[in-house]
Amino acid sequence: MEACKRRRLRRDAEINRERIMTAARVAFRERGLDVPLEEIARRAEVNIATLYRRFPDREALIEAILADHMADFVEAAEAAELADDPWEAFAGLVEHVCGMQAADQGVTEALTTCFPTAALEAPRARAMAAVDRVIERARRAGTLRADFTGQDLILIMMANAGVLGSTRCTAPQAWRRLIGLILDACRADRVGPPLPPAPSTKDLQAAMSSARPQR
Amino acid sequence: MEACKRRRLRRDAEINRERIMTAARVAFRERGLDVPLEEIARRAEVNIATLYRRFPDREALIEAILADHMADFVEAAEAAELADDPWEAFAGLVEHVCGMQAADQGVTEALTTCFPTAALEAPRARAMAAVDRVIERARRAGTLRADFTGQDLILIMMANAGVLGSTRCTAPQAWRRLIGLILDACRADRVGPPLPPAPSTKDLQAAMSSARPQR
DNA sequence: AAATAAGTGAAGGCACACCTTCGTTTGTCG
DNA sequence: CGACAAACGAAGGTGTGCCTTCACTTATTT
Repeated sequence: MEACKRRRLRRDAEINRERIMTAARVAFRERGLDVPLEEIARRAEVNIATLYRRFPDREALIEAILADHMADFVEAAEAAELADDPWEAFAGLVEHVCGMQAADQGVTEALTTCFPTAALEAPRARAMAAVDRVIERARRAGTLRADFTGQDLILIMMANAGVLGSTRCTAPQAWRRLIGLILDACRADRVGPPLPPAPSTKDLQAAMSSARPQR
Repeated sequence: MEACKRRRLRRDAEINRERIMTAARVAFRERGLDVPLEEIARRAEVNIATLYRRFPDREALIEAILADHMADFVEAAEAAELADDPWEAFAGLVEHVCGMQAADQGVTEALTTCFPTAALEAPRARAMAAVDRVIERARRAGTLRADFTGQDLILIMMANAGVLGSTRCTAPQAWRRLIGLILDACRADRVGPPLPPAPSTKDLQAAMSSARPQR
């Protein structure tokens, strides 16, 4: 019981923790993962030191907030496995994931960035495994082009991030146009000349692990 | 003669100006348009004050360096107008422009950003006018899908920027895969369900004019 | 060769973001 | 209720990038 009590935060601390989490969710959504921590503290109406005490560094806060979003990704990918039509499952998943990016700048960055923490990478791996199965099913059904791979979805997310980076505020539907075009190219019955090879998983992993892009 | 002499820089100043330009070209290519000016000065082996005297602010230096790249863009677009095959002209142009982005991080940003200076915007407008003609020709020839517009090329450049932002260093060929996929979707004989509408030119203009993305 | 206009770079001021320290306040438990 | 562990927040130190100032140097002109 004592150990249990000592594990719990004091009531005021718990309240502040919630305020910080809420503010961080909004700030990451609106400004991306690089938003100054002082801005989050300000939005939470909490002193910066309080934030640092609760979350020792940015990574810790990112991890706390993004865990939910990663869970959404897993859920979407595993739900797609259950959809009836293999093509609809695939196309719907692509649209859903890109929609998650459109709705949240932090998620946009998170989906194309690797983190040094298993709390985020384990769900990502689980989601990508489901994605691979969705892709495989649609390929076997003959509706998805045979040369499409899981890496291609990552490329699509990176491309979507690029469009959103420029258009999120001023043309918030523009990403749908790009994704519509890309999905059109994914249909097996529309395959033209052979594509350049997909990057290796290793290279893509490295791409996602290096310092956050552009930022 | 005096006026002319007074227009010219002193010899040492001219040399330093060249050093700065050369260093800036490399730095913008490798690190993007946001590279610290002090880093450019360091690379040029020149004091930061010397750089500031020659180029009063970052915009001035960007303008000086990017003018050449914008000229390349114009040249490529106008050359495409002369190519024999309308589809090859279009596809070749897309690949060329995206290749320019792949080769230079500063160009990647420049092609999806508006600048407040006519020295860069006039060539961009001229290039885009040629692009529109290339698109129109390929559409009329029946090889490019009828709903493709000039705005779509901008979306493609933004998408390419997103992929390059993550993969430039570790998977430098990845962009070819994305562009191959997208070009596949551009063929008229592969049109599937109707695309979501393209963003208006006005909205895209606004998107390109707002603060540089991510960065 | 002297005069002078132009150029140079060391040093510093400003703004911002990160993160820590430390004296004060406040829940919580006996 | 009183004591103490925990939490709070004001203030400050560090690092970095922007841009300017000013005392000194150097190319050019006559």
